[in-house]
Amino acid sequence: MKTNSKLKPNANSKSESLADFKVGVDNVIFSVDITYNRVLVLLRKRNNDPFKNYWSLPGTLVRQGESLTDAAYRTLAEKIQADNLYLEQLYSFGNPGRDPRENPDSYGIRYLSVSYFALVRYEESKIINQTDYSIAWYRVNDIPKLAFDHDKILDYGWNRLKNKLQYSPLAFDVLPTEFTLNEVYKLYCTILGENFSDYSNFRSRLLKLGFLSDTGVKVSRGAGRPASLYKFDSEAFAPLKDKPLLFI
Amino acid sequence: MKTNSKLKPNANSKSESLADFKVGVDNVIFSVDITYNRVLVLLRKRNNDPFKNYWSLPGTLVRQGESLTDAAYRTLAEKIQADNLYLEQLYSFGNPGRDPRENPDSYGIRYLSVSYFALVRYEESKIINQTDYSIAWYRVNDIPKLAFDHDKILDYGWNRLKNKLQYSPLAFDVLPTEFTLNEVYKLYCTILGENFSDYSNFRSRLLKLGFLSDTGVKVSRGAGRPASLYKFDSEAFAPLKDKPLLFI
DNA sequence: ACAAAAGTGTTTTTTATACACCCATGC
DNA sequence: GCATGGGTGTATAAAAAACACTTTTGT
Repeated sequence: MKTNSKLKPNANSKSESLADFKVGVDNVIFSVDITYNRVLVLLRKRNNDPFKNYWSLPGTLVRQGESLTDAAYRTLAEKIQADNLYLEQLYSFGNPGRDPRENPDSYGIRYLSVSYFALVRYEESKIINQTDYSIAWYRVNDIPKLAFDHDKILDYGWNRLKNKLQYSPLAFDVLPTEFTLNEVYKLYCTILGENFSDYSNFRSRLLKLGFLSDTGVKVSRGAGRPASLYKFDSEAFAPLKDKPLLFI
Repeated sequence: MKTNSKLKPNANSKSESLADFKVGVDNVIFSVDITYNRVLVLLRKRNNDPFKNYWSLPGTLVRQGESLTDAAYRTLAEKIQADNLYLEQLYSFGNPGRDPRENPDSYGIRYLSVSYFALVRYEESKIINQTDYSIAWYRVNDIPKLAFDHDKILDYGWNRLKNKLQYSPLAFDVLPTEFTLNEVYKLYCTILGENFSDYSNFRSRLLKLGFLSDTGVKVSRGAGRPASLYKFDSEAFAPLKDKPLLFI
């Protein structure tokens, strides 16, 4: 963001009245379906106005005494059961007019959304309380028009996912504790696209980083030579933290 | 962030009452003093409780109808006059208890802080309305204990600055429209440290990226061979946007 | 035997790093 | 003329990219 115009202090200072807010948390929850090679986002169908019957990001309003992160986890827990997940704050959206309930003839209060970004493993994530088909996984490149400014939020999250995968080990938060290198590769392929890297180069680069340890256990998935199971060695990774490193 | 514990939906859903918020914007405003080789942060001394007489990040509460970004710009404009600046949202801090005014015997309302990160040019930034020395530049590695959780916010911003400099052209938003390559180098040295890169390598890497155009105009700063003035070519940069590229 | 998947190695190209060295100016 | 900062080039090391090839399983 760049401005060339001179900044001038606002003339009226004390006279202006402050805005009252409710703070919501909206989650962009991704999962990766390796078998069908697709990235999915969890959406919820709204059954109330505004935007009744529109799909939206799962979210909630922050309660008294509740931290933002707790609110994000709560929303997550209400929708799916996931053992392994990665969660981080994404961005805050608070422009006036982003929620129709802001109108004076409605609640007359501002709604600020602190968005969170989550990554869960598709195979392990079960949608809970699914009685009315109001919660569903959507393919990330085939999303309907969403409620509020949730398209924008989703877009923001999708970019974060693609970028973060390249320099941060978040993939290993989502993979099971023991995994084959090919599973890692497939995960990367699904998110970044088929031709982001050759398998053998990806493989050697990843191993050279030195935080994946071979358990020695072999596992056979159908035909082909059995693969070694690896696991993420968080102690070996610790010194690499904060250092610039690339996973691609 | 990683959790291995099972997520369980909260039992009580509708009964809990929602939190009411005021939303504040706190700015981490950096400037780079190339001549003295230091990175500075703009701080303001609080003259009200809570944290009276503590130094804090310049901030303000968001007004009715005001966007978050506008609030950030307004705070900025009240403190300094800067022609060139870079501004972006940093992170939101909203944990319960982060502001003493949250107590029931005080205002009894939550205060959420959406922090913004700004970079301005020291030479061009004049502190305005400076009558009581309540606003000052502090060296980033010599900061007093700040009010609220502003230490944490500042830390977050400082990391963002160091990281973002390496892959994003924000330096050119802060430099004057025409600059010498040595000025760019000094800016990078001041922020990232002397030995982040050799000058001639930095130089050739930067030029190879192709978005700096030589104006042909030479300028002489004291002794030594006159340097070429370059300028940032935003058209040449446009296609590089979103692409992974390194400036270091 | 053969396809399929795992895993290794080799060659080529590109990029990073560390310098050495020439250029133009002020004093 | 020589110190000072500007600018170019080069030799070496390291990493990325492309791809050929071996190994071990299921069928």
